[in-house]
Amino acid sequence: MGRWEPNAQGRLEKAALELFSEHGYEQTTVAEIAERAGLTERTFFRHYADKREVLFAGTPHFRENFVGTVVSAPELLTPLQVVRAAAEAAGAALEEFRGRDFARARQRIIVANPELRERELIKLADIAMGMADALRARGVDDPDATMAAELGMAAFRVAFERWLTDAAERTLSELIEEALASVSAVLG
Amino acid sequence: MGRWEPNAQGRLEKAALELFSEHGYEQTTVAEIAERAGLTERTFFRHYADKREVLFAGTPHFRENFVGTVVSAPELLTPLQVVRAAAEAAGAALEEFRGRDFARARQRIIVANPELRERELIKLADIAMGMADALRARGVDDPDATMAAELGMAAFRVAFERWLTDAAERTLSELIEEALASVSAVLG
DNA sequence: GTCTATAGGGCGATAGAC
DNA sequence: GTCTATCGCCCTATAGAC
Repeated sequence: MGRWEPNAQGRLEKAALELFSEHGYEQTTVAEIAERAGLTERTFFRHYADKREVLFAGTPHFRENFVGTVVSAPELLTPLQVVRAAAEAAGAALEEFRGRDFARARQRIIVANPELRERELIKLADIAMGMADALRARGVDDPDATMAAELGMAAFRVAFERWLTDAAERTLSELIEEALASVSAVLG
Repeated sequence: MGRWEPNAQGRLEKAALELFSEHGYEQTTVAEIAERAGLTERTFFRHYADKREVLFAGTPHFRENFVGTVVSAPELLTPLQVVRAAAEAAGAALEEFRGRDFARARQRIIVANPELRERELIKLADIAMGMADALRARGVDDPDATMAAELGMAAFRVAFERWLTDAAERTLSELIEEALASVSAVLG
């Protein structure tokens, strides 16, 4: 065994999730998180740019599922088919990697705090921009590329919220289909 | 003349816009803004909940144009027609009330700073939620209500960005039409 | 790892308007 | 007298600098 306990990040993230759930995000100090993880405040900030980021460690992986699917999608797919596939890939990875209980606990914390909602929104907006970039690289011009990417992200968000709150055990994939079908309905 | 110069908010907002443009958002302290406005740091925080909010004083008015249009739209309009009218109303008010030069200066500051982008995103997201609420009050069920509202807001954002950057002097209304037409195209 | 500046909240004092 | 805008001072946590 080394000089330090292993998996400092994992411990910090677990401690943060617990403390935020127990006492709320604002009521929890970085010092308390670090203490529960057996580390110092300074170490926390070496792993995360700011206090909020401890709840977004999974974002790069999530983003890669989204954007990577667009980048490597078969050429013959339409922009809509591509963003649907991307949302479903990201959703499927989320379902199996973390699961609904973790997602629920995390989301409860985020929706309760505007600072965290802001961070969540910018992460999702940046993923949508990444998808739009990838669509343009496929030859889709703007505004189509941006609107298709925004459409896919909006459908994901609607589906994700339903996935967390609905009693019925529908999959994220089904809920994404539903949200996209809704757009066709709205457009008449 | 009273004890204080009038229009403290206006002075703070003007000073902030100038200083942010001159030295950047992060490089400017609240104390500097207050000083240029002839006030103290403490007074700044009485008017704005945090440093970022000084750039978002116009948001309630902007929001009212958006959501109010949905609330008072003729019953016979479809959800898509309603959100288009809302985006156009908000755009028209923005065009004449503040103008493109102000919008450009403000947007330059915002896009240069992630904290400010986050704040912008949550403001727009909350307006979209307000539109969705208003659509549900008209009898539009979810997920249609949410997706229609998100569609309208996405179209507004795309149009707004083009309005600021394009050389051609197209109106926001025209650009919103274009963005929404693009969705129809993407859906095939 | 220590040191420090800034954001931002709490609370009370002050100076006007009414 | 009340109400409201401003200021002053003290405080803590975040987050960046050294």
